[in-house]
Amino acid sequence: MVFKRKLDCVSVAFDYPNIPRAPRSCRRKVQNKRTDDNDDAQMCAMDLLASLAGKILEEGQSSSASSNAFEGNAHENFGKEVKTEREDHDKPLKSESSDQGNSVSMPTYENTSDKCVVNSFLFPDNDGILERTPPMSDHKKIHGETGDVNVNPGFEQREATGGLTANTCNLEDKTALDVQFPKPVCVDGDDLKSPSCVNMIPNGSLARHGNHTNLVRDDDEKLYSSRKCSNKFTSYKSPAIRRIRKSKYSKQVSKDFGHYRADVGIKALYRKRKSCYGYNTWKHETIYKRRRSPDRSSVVTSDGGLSNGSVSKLPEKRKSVKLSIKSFRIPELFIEVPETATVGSLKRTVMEAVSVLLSGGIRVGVLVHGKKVRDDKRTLSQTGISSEENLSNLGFTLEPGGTSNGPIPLCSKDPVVPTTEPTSLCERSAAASPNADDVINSGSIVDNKLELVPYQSEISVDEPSSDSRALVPLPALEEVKALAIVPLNQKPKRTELAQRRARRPFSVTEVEALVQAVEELGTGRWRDVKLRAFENADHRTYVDLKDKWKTLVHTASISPQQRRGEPVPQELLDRVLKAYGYWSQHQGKHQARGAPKDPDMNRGRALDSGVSV
DNA sequence: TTTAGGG
DNA sequence: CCCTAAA
Repeated sequence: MVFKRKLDCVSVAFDYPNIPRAPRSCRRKVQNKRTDDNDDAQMCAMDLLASLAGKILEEGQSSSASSNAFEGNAHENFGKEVKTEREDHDKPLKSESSDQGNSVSMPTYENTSDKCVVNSFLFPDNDGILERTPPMSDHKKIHGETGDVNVNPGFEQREATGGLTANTCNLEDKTALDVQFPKPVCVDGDDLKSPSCVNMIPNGSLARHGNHTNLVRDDDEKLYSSRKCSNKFTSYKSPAIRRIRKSKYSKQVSKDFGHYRADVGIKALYRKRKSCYGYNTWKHETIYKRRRSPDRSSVVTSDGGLSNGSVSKLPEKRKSVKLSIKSFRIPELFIEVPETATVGSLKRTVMEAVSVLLSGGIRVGVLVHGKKVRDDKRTLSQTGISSEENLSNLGFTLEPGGTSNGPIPLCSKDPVVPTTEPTSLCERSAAASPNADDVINSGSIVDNKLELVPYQSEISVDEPSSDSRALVPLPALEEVKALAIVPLNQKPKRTELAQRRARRPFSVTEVEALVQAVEELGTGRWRDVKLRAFENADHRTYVDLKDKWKTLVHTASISPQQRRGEPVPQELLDRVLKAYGYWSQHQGKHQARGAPKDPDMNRGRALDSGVSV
């Protein structure tokens, strides 16, 4: 049985005793600010880490010039570092010097198991600045909501000239880490646009973003990278997608990812390490680049929730508010994988967890001054979001439970590691579940299992009433929300299958075409039916057609009152039954090549001969 | 890869 | 629609 509690990396990182000490200059800053501004403290540590990461990255780039910089060079460095720590693990706090000479402290703990906490996914530097019409507030009409808002991620977003930040903070038995979404989310209007805009599926082949976004390549040859947000998917196809499409008559790139398809590319770097208990553990470290904007305000927003973002004010332009969301923090994900797990398996595991999380629906939250704005009716200006306000107070969050606030007790068991690597994952989520206390016993968790536990936690500082009651705060942290633990399954599903295809009801026209084709070809040649009548319908596979025929036959067999969905003309249903009967009688015979192109079939004559409808 | 069926 | 055993 494993219990997880929400532990915000931000606050945790500096509130717990076993935290490595940062350089003096940084510590001072932390001390001075930690009380009222953890972000600053974070910032400090982050900067250091970023610096180190940047160094490492640079080195990796120069030496390998590949996207695997972190797997090689960097990884080794981390390995050394870990080793060093091991030798001196009696000292809870320790400052180390990286190979690059930067003196930084890498949060490490001996008392760790194989768990890891994914605090957030970060989007790369935002290229997708979206503009939206300003609220026509009576008094603000003249000025409108002006100014560009650069929404930065939460605490994890630190300025780093090095371009990268390695953020690692272990907590108790887990490792907190940040994961970065390879693609920005475009915001337009009140909602995230998807799938056109919310494209978190850049399973691309690009190896880097900008000039130093190195990505770790997983075992499946997948490279994750950032891509610009466009209103429609381009012709670009990732290997993975091509693979999928290939087996389904695909000819275009119209892969339907659904709204929250989460083939999330993860950019992360981690190292292995062992716990003092002898369990294999690993540490996952995220590296992300950041871009400093001259007039960027300091992070103010910190909801400690699923996600958050800070905002910085940019030069004014027009009467609109432009938001550039750099990242969203997602519910924490607890991961536990064996040390022998591969990077690829880890990625798949995290991705799957995210997919599961997203499949449950997500919603966006807006924070102003750290306070959650729940009234969707209010205008931005009324909410305090305007050019006249400090836009750095604006933040966004991603929360699970788009529609149903219930937990997402999904448990995917997946041989994430195709090989024999015993890896499985389980997702727990208490989210806004009022029954968060119904912690399911998950005593089946095995050591070599991997566990992902998404959380929903939000520090509704000023609004302890609304959602908090549905929470089951834990002793340690008030804002913590208990989670429902779901037993691990033995056989997780493939990541690609985490999200089923969107439902696409057949139109009458399609049914007509299908019936026509079946009348001519029979019911055992779906590939031919596909080719003949749905050649260009990439989303209709022969299996789909076969299934549709199946349902059509059923539909035709039941009373009209029992039918649902768009009504199919009785005429067509009659033909369905006739063809069904006919082909049932003539199976082997015409199944072969020369399908009965009986011109009379449609009139029923040819079918009359041995068809009992 | 397709078919054929159960889920 | 998904998942798969079979062919």
